[in-house]
Amino acid sequence: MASTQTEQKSARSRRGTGSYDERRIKLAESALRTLGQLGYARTSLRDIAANSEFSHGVVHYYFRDKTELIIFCVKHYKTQCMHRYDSVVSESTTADGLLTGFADKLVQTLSEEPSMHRLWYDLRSQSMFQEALRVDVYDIDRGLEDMIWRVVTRYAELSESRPMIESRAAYTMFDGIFESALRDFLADRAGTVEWIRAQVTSLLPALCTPVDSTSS
Amino acid sequence: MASTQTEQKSARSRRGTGSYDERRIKLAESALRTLGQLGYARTSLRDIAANSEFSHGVVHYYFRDKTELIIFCVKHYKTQCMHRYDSVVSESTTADGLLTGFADKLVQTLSEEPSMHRLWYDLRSQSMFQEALRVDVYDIDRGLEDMIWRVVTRYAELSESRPMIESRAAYTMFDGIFESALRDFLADRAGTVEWIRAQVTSLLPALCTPVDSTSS
DNA sequence: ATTCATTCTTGACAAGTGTCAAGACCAATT
DNA sequence: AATTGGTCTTGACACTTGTCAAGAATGAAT
Repeated sequence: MASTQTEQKSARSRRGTGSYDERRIKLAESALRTLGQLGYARTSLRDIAANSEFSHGVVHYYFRDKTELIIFCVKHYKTQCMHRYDSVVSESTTADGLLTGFADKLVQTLSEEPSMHRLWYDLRSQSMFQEALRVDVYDIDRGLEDMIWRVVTRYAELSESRPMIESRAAYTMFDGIFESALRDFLADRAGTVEWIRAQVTSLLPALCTPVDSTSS
Repeated sequence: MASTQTEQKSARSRRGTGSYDERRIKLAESALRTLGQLGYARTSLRDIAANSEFSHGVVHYYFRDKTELIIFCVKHYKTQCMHRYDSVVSESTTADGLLTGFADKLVQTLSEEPSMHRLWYDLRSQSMFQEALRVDVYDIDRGLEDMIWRVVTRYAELSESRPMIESRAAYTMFDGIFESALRDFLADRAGTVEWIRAQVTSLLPALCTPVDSTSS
């Protein structure tokens, strides 16, 4: 039933602009903005609709229920966010360049989209209570871990060293720093940007140990 | 008005057992159990009352509103949890003893009270949206940071070394590892305990660098 | 035994929730 | 012009929520 629906509806677009899938995404992005401001628990379908161009009933036309909408939003966010550092990784030619580029991007991310990130942490916490969220949260978390690992391995490469720790541990460290800095940033505490920059700048080199050039 | 109330009511205890303050705590502990199972957002005052020996109306006798109850619960939890590692710190006589003692306690904490910890992370995430929670969450976070710092400095002392990083950074790292392990533990993923033990066992020594014995 | 303040229960209220059915709207097809 | 079927709005539903008022229950003080 769902597949038939999708096929038929995506064939034509009557109202507004764009196809069925495009409007699904439009609704999801509108929902993401609202979720980022109010948080997962305090956002109702009517809040979402009020901040969009639709009425509150339309949600059940595009999504089965609230949970499906949320999960769709999260997955959509994932695809946007997962490769944020790829350009930094590919364009850096020196270890120091990568280091400052990474730190800059982290700071930019922190200060430009804090609401999206607090929503992510909100959902990740909720996944500890709601089993329905666990799989998707886990997938995103692993995606972010891979993203960080690409940075770490590339830095090791450029600095002719080897990562001292495994992917998972490296991610939890940067993630912990970022989450802590995000709370400070949202609470308007001073020195947040300087702190996270200093932390990242010292952590990344510390995670890599020079390779023994005499061997092999 | 609140002070008068407290004075008078704590003077005598009619119903049940214990004073006014003791029953406040009893209600709060009951609330903590329920909150730990359902999460902050999905727990209603009726849920809390249902899992206690009281009726749902009694909450407004002991607390002004829901937020005051939550904050009281959190602070109560804080006092319980804040000095969990003190005995490990004071009783350890060698660096390795402290290391394994710390790791054991972390594992024990993780596996014995996972619900309390997911509640804490839940509230900390909520504090990014609700300003009313920020101060208390911040205080607890600093208390936990101090707790970790006591472990780190003591380890440095016993291993005749110096911490390489500052208190805040050390805390975010251990906290990140713990939170990640907690999600794995709650999702019944295998190897969680071994992972966190390995991480902690390697991280704590890595945070300390041998002191230069020739100087001073 | 009566009084009395404290403690607790009950029932109700208004507001807000997710969900859904009924139908209006509208563009393309006939 | 009439029909068709995807799109969207409206209004309602059953339910839950925090809050509070009214009063019952309780045990100490008189």
